[in-house]
Amino acid sequence: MSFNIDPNNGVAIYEQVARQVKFAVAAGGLETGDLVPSVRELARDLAINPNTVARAYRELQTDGVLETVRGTGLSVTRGARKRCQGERVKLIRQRLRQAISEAAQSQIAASELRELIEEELARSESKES
Amino acid sequence: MSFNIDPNNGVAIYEQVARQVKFAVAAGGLETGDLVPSVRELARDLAINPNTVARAYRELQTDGVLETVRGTGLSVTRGARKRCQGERVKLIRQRLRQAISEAAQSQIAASELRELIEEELARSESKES
Amino acid sequence: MSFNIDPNNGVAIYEQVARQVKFAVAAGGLETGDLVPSVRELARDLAINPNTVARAYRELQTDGVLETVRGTGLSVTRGARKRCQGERVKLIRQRLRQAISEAAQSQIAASELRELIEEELARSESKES
Amino acid sequence: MSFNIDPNNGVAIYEQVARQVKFAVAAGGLETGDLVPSVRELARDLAINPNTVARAYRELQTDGVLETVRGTGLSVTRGARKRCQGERVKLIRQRLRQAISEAAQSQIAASELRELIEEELARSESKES
DNA sequence: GTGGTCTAGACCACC
DNA sequence: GTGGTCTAGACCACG
Repeated sequence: MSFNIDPNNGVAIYEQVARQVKFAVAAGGLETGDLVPSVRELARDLAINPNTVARAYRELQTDGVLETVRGTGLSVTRGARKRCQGERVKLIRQRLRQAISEAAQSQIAASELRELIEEELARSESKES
Repeated sequence: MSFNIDPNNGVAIYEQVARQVKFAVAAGGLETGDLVPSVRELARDLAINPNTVARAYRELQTDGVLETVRGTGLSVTRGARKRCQGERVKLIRQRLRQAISEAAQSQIAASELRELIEEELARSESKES
Repeated sequence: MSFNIDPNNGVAIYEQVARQVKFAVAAGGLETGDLVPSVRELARDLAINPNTVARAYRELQTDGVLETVRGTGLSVTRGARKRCQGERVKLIRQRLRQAISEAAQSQIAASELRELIEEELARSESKES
Repeated sequence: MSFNIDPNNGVAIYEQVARQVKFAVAAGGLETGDLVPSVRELARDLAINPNTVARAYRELQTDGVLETVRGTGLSVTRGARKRCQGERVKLIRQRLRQAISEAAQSQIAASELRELIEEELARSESKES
C-alpha cells in the first residue's frame, strides 16, 4: 500500500490519493473494516498537506468507500471492494479512448499509434529504473 | 472548415479552437496565405467569447502558424503545414504519457496496457466502419 | 435569495450555505441556468472565508445541483429543482430518524412520541399565527 | 439495564451512555445507593472504549447523578431520580422542535410531517424486530 | 473577473 | 491520538 504521487501530471493530488486508495481496495490490499492511514500520517509520508489528504478521504466517504469510526479513524466500508473494482481499468480505458480519438482527428494511423505507445512505455520504464 | 466545440470535455475552449485550426492546416484544408475567419465571426459561429478566439489565434501566432496581414486579418504562414504536422504527434504523446502514468499508479503492467490499447483500437475501428 | 448564517448552531457553515442554496432552488428562487453568486462575492456578503463557500458549492456540484461554466461561474443544472425538492424531505427524514432513535433509547413508546409531535406541531402553529 | 448504542446517530457515544444512565435512574431501574457497572465492565458490554464510559460517568458526577464511593465504585446520589426525571422528554422535545423548524423552512406541511414520522416509525420497528 | 487547487496553521469534539 | 471545520493566503487556468 505504498502510494506514489506525481504532482505534475495534471491530475489533482487529492484525486491521485483517492484513486490509489480505491485501487488498493479493489486489489484487496485494503479489506472491509481496515483502517486507512491517518490523515496526518499519510500526509507526512507523501510529503503533502494534511488538508489534501483529508479532501481525498472526504471524497472517498461520499463515494461510499470509507466511513468514519469516531475518534479512531476511517475504515473501508462493506460494499467498497465491489464498488472499486470496476473503476481501475475503466479509468485507463477512458484515457486511451481519448487519445485514440484525438489521434484519429490528427489522422494518425493505428500502426503509428502503436509505435508511439511503445516509445512512451520505454521512456517511462527507463525513468523508473 | 467547420469546427465543433465541446465545452465540457476538459480541454480549454481556446485550445480546442487552436487545435482544430492546426489540424485543418495539417490536412490541407487551410493553405499558405489563406485567411482565417475574423475573431468576431468565428466567435459568433461557435457561440463563444471573442476573447477566447483571440487567445487561440494569439497562440497560433506564437506557434508560427498564423501571421497578421496589415489591415486584412490573419493568414496561414508558409511553413505552417509542416509545423502543424509535427504538432499532431506531440499532443498524442502527451496523452499517452498521462495514461501510462495513471496505469502505473493503478498497477497495470505494460503488457496489460498493450492489450487494452489493442482492444480500444479494435473498438474504434469497428465504430468507424 | 438572502442567506443567513448562524455560526454557532452546530451545523457546519458550508452545510448551511449548501442547504440554503438547495432550498432556494427547490422554491424556484434560483432557476435552471441561473448563476449563483460568485465564491468571493458570497463570502464577502456572509462575512465568511471564500474557501468555505467554495466547499459548499463543491458539495452542490457533486450533488448535481450546480455545474461550472468555465471562466464564468456556477450555474443551476437542469434537473436541480427536482433533485432539491427530494432532498428537502430527505433532510427531515434524517432528523426524525435521529429523534426516534433517541426516543427508543429513552424508552419512549411510539404512541407517546406521536403525542409529543402533535404537541410540538400545535406549539409551532400557534407561534406562527 | 441493558443499553443500546448507535454509533452513527450523530450523538456522541459518551452522551448516549450518560443519557441512558439518567433514564435508568429516572425510571427506577437504578435507585439511590445502587452501584453502576464498573467502567471496564460496561465498556466491555457495550463494546466501546473504556475512556468513553469514563467520560460519561464524569459527566454524570458533574451533573450530581453519581458520586464516588471510595474503593467501591460509583453510586447513584440521593437527589438523582428527581433530577433525571425532567430530562427524559425534554431532549426529545428539543429534537422534534428542531425537525419541525427545519420542515417549516423547507415548506413541508404538518400533514406531510405526520406521514413522514409514521413511515420512519414503521421503518425503525421493522428494523428492531 | 471566475472557479480549482494547494499549503499552512488553528481550534474543536471524540475515543 | 483521531477526523472535521474554518481561516488565511497563494498560484493556476480560463473567459
